[in-house]
Amino acid sequence: MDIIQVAKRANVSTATVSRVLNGFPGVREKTLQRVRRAIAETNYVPNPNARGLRAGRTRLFGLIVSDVNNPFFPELIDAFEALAAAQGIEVIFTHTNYDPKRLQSCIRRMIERSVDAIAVMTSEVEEDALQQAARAGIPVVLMNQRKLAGKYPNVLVEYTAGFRESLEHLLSLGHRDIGFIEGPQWINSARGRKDAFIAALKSHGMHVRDEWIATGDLRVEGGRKAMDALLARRPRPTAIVATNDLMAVGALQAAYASRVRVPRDLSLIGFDDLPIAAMVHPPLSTIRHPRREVAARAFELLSKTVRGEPVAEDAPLQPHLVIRNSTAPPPGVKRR
Amino acid sequence: MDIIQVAKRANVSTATVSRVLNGFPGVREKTLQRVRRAIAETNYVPNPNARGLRAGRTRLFGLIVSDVNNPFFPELIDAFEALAAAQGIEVIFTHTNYDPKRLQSCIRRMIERSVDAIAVMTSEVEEDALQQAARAGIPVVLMNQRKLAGKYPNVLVEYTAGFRESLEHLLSLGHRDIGFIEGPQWINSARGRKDAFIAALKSHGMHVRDEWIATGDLRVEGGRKAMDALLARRPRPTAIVATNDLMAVGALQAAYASRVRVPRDLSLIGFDDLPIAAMVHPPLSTIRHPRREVAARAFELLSKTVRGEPVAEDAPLQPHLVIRNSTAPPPGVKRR
DNA sequence: GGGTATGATGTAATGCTTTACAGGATATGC
DNA sequence: GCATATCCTGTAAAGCATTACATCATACCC
Repeated sequence: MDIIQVAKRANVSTATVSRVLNGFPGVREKTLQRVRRAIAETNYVPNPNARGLRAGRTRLFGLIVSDVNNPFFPELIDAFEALAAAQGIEVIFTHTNYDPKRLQSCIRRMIERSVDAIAVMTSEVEEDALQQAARAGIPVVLMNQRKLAGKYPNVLVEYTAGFRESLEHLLSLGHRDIGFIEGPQWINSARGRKDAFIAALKSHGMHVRDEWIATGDLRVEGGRKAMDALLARRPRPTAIVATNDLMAVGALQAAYASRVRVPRDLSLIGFDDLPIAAMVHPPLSTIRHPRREVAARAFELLSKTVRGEPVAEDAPLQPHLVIRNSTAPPPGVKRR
Repeated sequence: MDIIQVAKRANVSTATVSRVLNGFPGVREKTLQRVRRAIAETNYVPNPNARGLRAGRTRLFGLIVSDVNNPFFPELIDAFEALAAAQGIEVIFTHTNYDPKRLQSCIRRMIERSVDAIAVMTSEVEEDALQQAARAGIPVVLMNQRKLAGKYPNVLVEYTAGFRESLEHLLSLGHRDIGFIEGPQWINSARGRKDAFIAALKSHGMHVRDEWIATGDLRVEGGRKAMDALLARRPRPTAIVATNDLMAVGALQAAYASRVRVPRDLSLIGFDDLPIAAMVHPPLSTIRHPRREVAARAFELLSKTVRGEPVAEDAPLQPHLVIRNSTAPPPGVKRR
């Protein structure tokens, strides 16, 4: 009975109040003022349930990530949420804990809440789960799922650009012997990053030395072990690029434990620019993953789709190198 | 028109379907089965908007934290969310960015969404904002707001216990000269932690040496500066306890930069047990803040209140020391 | 077997907003 | 000044589940 009170106070019908509320055109200026004042005076707030019930739209977006505890995601969540808040949209979010199967239930929960749109910002997705959303007519956007690029809108990040920058940085310092810590190759993003690194090498006429590639589990511990493996190789690379910052941090620890000084004895570059990259010692040079921009694009895209506006395919986002203190000329080469 | 379809299929009225859905007693076993099957066969899911509209309850909880980007919070969010999910409750969450004034609008947004309950897990709160919720009849729970302990339910953490443990640990290693990195004293939690540290000292008959206390901003940078200040003091403490892990990490860096080796030359203990504490070198001994338990208690309390069950005041939670590698006997004292 | 207590189910009102459609007022054209 | 187009506003249905109350069936008692 509440829009009714406002209507009475403004001496109009509920329809007119609703029109004002939703910014529909065709309300006389004078009436508009009156209604606005009545709304303000009564502190009236439309009931979202009634709104959702009638209009089908809930002004609720879903956000699915892999893992809140992974320091990669908070910024993305933050950015997404801030944009939503600015438009009076609320976000409910869940995480799959890296299990693509859990995506199914995450999406079901969101459909049950009748969200208007879903951003699936996980590293892995299963198409089945997405089809649920498609059937329910809920727009979806993915992050870097090239496999599904044609079928679902996708925010792409071009890893190659970042690796090229870091490679050029290392080359300019004088490095020629560059190792790589890869992630498990059955993981989408890990494979993509390795491919990008190799492509960057090749574009500089360099080739891959298999013995300078070690595998880690994308976590700190994996980086540590991979680094131990690489440090045992002879000859040894003078610089190492890691698939992500967590492994780079692990690598740093392993180096420290082996009394290999970074950057004096060995240069190290991460990927992602997690907050931790700036906190370790030495602060880690790393490739910044543009996750705030990813969130912004994802939100923008969903937002437009919901409003029925056409969406254009955007050019992939470019990550960039952030130079800190973990890189220096190789041993024996003077700083220029 | 959807509960109607189910009702038709099961040859009952919508009222009966609703009863089954909500687990009300007084439905004959046979009917129950029939309705259940009809629900399953039609893949029926009640419309949450209609439910919320009619019943007032939305099965939506609000969670307000200070800052998603602060690594303290993800675990808390995670735990809260998991419990909610298990009960078919969705969580919308916002953050104040440490600005108590933003709490007002955060709570307003949640009221507008007619959440059933709100967990305010920020380090600072303004009572005005809470009153909004009270007026709207929405239960609220706070974290460690002793000022408001009588007025609003509160999940308390007893800092003293943690500091006592770390002090005893340091004493047993042979330390007698213990410094402290405090946070800004106008911040609730920082003041609470300092008071607790001092209380722990006193309970061991020790007193506070003001020149061994330095102030930081609770962030890494602040810890670095505070450590620089402490390292300049003569005599110098042989062990330092920091108000939080971020500052402890900064302190570690400052020590490293000054060629003071941790733990050989100086022992260091943090507070919170952020993920980063285990990642730095050396891994940081720290007092684990029981944030998963905080989330669980907060959820439990809200959940009970919503169901109308009486809630008992719980005993404060106790943080405990996690010993890693940043503590050792002071220089000149043999390890026992 | 008649009457009442108990249990199971149905009927219909209710919650609040949006929106298709209708209707009244005003402006425009001749 | 009359007809018509345009603009503004109102009426009422629809959206879906919950729930107070009514009704019907069954069980129980004497």
